[in-house]
Formats: sequence, structure tokens, C-alpha cells
Amino acid sequence: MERERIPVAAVVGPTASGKTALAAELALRFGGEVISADSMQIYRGLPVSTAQPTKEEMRGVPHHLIAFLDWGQPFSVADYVTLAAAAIRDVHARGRLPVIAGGTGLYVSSLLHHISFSEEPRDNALRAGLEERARQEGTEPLLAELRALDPETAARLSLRDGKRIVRALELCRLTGRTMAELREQSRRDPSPYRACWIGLTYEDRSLLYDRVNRRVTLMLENGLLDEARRLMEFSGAATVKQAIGCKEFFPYFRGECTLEEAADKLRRETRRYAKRQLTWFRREEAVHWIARDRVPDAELVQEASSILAKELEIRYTIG
RNA sequence: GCCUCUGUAGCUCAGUUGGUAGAGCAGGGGACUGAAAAUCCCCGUGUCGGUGGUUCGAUUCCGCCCGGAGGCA
Repeated sequence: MERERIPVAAVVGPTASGKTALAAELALRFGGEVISADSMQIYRGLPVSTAQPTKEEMRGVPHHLIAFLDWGQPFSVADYVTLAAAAIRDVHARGRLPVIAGGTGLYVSSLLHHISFSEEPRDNALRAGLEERARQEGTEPLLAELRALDPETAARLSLRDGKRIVRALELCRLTGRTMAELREQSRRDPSPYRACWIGLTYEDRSLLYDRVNRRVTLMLENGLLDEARRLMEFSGAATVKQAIGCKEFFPYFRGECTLEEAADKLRRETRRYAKRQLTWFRREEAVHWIARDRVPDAELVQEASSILAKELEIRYTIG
């Protein structure tokens, strides 16, 4: 007798497509709780730049995995999958529907495909050593080394992709196994979830970009610069510093460009990010795309609700 | 009104001593397994403003017309 799989709803799509609103609405209708899948909203103190849902947007629905980490703390997909899996179990145990919502494709996919990370630890010292070598000797000897250990992965990587070369080598040294083997093994266990993916997008990409551009203007009105300045003044190494939203203003604070130039750069980077997100989610075959040239309205919510109800064989608890 | 400069990819411009053209930016497609809002790979056909002429052949030379910028009145 196979164990019952947990029904899970997932709202995915590019930034500024309306995921936050749709997720909260679906959670309300189906008696659910939202579990965020966003690699930057996890950090405290950046509500504006990471576009965290506001109290009003949450509409009384519990939201998990948002604003719980301090800036200096390390975090990874593996950590995310562990935390999110626990959150799903918890929400489900209370008889509610877990609603995953977020734009970090790696996080959503790893969680719902049940990628197993537990066997591959991280070794900061080893990684630091490899990075130092990359700086000293360049990536060529490192890639050559990888070619000997894991030719399949080495063939996929470019000389300029130092980050991945280092990680692939680190993995070989640490576990004696290759990235290629790992990809196989990490997918062995079947997913414990029955997931229904809802994808939000715009038929006309330029309209999505208009929304992105306008959102940046709104963020500026809502205190984006204060957040950016605080983050710049944070002395430690922090992953958040790579988030789109704050780092674009660092040159402005240093007097290297105008505010308008920084804001334009932020708009452009956000547009590109939205495009990358679309690329990621397009390859997820299970996604039911809802493509309209507007943010989620009643009709769109209805469409998403129908898909969910049918695929997960669940009923509305409200409405 | 006259003179000068200018009109080439969505934008800024280069170029062809006449054989239908190429950069940057913007944009598009893809990849992605412990930093992922990161990181990396690939992609340039456009009535060369319009129209006549010269020429085997014009985006390139010449005339006229229509935009734009500056100067003189």
C-alpha cells in the first residue's frame, strides 16, 4: 500500500506577475497557508527591496519562511528544502493546504521534485582553497582537473563559470562522487507530494516589463533607498548583497552615478531576472500557465481555483 | 528665405574608394543540484528617409522632395 501523498499547490512565475496576491487568495479559498519559495525574502529588514508581502497582502493567511534570517547567515537550497518540507508537513498535519509561492525556481523545483541533498555536505575551507586557486592560476587548471574526475560535468561548463567548476570539484573531493552521479541519485526517491503548479505570466512580455518598471518607482517611494543604504553599510559578507534591489544603488551612494541611472539599472536587471524566471519555469512540464495581460483578478483566480480543485481533488472551504 | 550638417537595427552610431551592411546598448532563446534576485552559454535582414538619374549594378555618386539639428538674415 503506497503512502498517501500530500497535496500541494504551487504558484510560480516571474517577479511582479501577481504571485503574492494569487497565493493568498487561493489559500483563503481552500483553507491553506502560504509557504514562500524566495531566496531573498527569507532575510529580515528588507521588506521593500525583496517585495515581501505586506500584512494587508497576506489577508490573515499565515505565511511561512519569510523574514526569518539575519544578513550574515549562510543559507542554501538544501536548507530551504529541509525547512519547506517541514512546513508542508506541519500545515498538512493541521488539515490545511500548503500553498508554495515564489519565484526562486531552484527552490521550488528542488522541493517539489524531492531532490535529496542530505548526502552532500559543504566544506567552506575546501571551497575557499579552490576559489583562491582559481584567483591565482585561473580556472583552466581547475577545469582540467575536473575533466579528469567528472568529464561529463566538465564538458558542460565554460571556463568562465568558475562558480560551478569550484563546486563540482568540491563535491568530488568531498564525497568521491561526481556531480553527474549525484544528479541521478538525488532523484531516486519519489516525491511525497502531489503538486499542482499554477504559472502566472503575461502574453505580452512588454506589459510585464511595464509592471516591473512601475514597481521599481513604487519601491523608491516606499523607502528602498533606506534599505539599500543600510545594506551597503553592513560590514559582513552577506548573500543578500547580491539581491537585485539594493546593490544597484551602491554606485549612487558612492557618487559614481545619478539616482536615475541607478534606478534604470535596477529596472533593467529586474526585467532580465523576470526573463530568467520564465525560462526556468517553462521547463517544468507540470505547470498550468495562466497567461493574461493583467494581474490576477476574479476571473483569473477562478481559473486557478478550478485547476487546483480538479487536479488535487479538493473542495473549496470558502466561497 | 538662404547656407551648412544630418537621416543606416527598438536606441546611439560605424561603414561600404559603387558589388544590398556591423558594433555597443536594449531585446530574444537556453542552461542551472548546497551563494540561485547568483552564475554561465548562444542569437544581429534592417524598404541603409522618399523618389528620379548616372551605372552592368546605388545604401554609397548626382538632382529633387520630405524629416531633424545648427548658422545667416
